[in-house]
Amino acid sequence: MTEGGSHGRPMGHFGGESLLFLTDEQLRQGIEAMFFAYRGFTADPDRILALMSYGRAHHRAIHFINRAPGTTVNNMLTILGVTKQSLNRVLRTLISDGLVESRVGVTDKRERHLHLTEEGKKLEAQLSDAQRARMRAAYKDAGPEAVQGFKKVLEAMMDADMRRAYVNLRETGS
Amino acid sequence: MTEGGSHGRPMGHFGGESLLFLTDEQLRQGIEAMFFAYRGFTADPDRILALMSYGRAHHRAIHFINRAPGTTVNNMLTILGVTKQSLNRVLRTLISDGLVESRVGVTDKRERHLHLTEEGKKLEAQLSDAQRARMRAAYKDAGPEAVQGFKKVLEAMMDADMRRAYVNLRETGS
DNA sequence: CAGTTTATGTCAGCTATATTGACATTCCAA
DNA sequence: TTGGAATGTCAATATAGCTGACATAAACTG
Repeated sequence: MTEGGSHGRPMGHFGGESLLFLTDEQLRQGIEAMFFAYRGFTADPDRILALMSYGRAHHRAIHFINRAPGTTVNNMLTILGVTKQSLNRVLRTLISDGLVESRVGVTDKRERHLHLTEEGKKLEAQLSDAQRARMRAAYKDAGPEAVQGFKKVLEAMMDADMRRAYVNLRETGS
Repeated sequence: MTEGGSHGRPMGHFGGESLLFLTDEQLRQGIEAMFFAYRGFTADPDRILALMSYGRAHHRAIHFINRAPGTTVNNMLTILGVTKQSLNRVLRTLISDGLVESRVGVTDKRERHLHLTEEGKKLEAQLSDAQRARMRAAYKDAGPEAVQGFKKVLEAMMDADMRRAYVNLRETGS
């Protein structure tokens, strides 16, 4: 199977500090860790969303609208990496349910600027409280140094344009 | 919005070692990192799978059958967390495409033991090579200490039963 | 042996999320 | 002013999940 469980042999020293554990087995563990952890990561919001027959797509939209109020549909498409048709269906339900408000652009009337309504903010808080609680617990369990490593690896794992979006959000909130 | 970008205030000292960065802003960054990184994580296999009109469900099945050859359908259901109807649809196509073999159990004839065929192993290798390459690059970028932290946080983020499945796979390969 | 439980598979129907294609509106620049 | 680019919407379709109901066969239990 290309691997076989363990080549067994660490890939050598660099600097002096520590080994690089790059056996196929180590890498596979990382892959499985991502898989199982992502399930946990989405589990709590999923439960809340199911109650109101929304899905993850709604959560993602709500999250990023909250994160960057006034963002345009096009912006969202870049960040979420879906087609505008997909996003539109989600936005339509959120708007008609009164969670999101779409304002026609002032300088450019083609654009729609998205905002959460009060009710939308309420749901956002509920969802992100749940997700933050798990993240907080995991951070606490793992310890502060682990958190630095966690973010470092995740950031290195992103596609270049997603990393740009991520860093940009982190810095400017848009 | 419950948060607001930054409460600004770290949540205090514990022990003496280091601070716990548990502002809502720090937690939100972790959440977004998971989101963007997971996209990268699945991007390469997704491209390969699309060529043969398979999806992630097929990838997951192939991964875990390779990981634990001879596993039963029930085992897979537990690990993958889907319904048997969902899994069955995937297995049916993989079997009829000649990538997976289903053998009736010896001691318990109700069970079906799943194995990859040679062709199945070939696809598995192709998929996991792509995924491992990204993981390897991310590990190398982030450095060995970061990798430890990465795994630690991910493990802490899993649901208890998924953590059991993860550790079990790691130790026994079943 | 009879009845129950377990493991698996299948059919039907529903939902969420994604896709492509067609189209409408608005803006901007030649 | 006209044509192309940007933005957003609507329609139809596909995939992959889900629940529920049911069938089969084997294993277990009394």
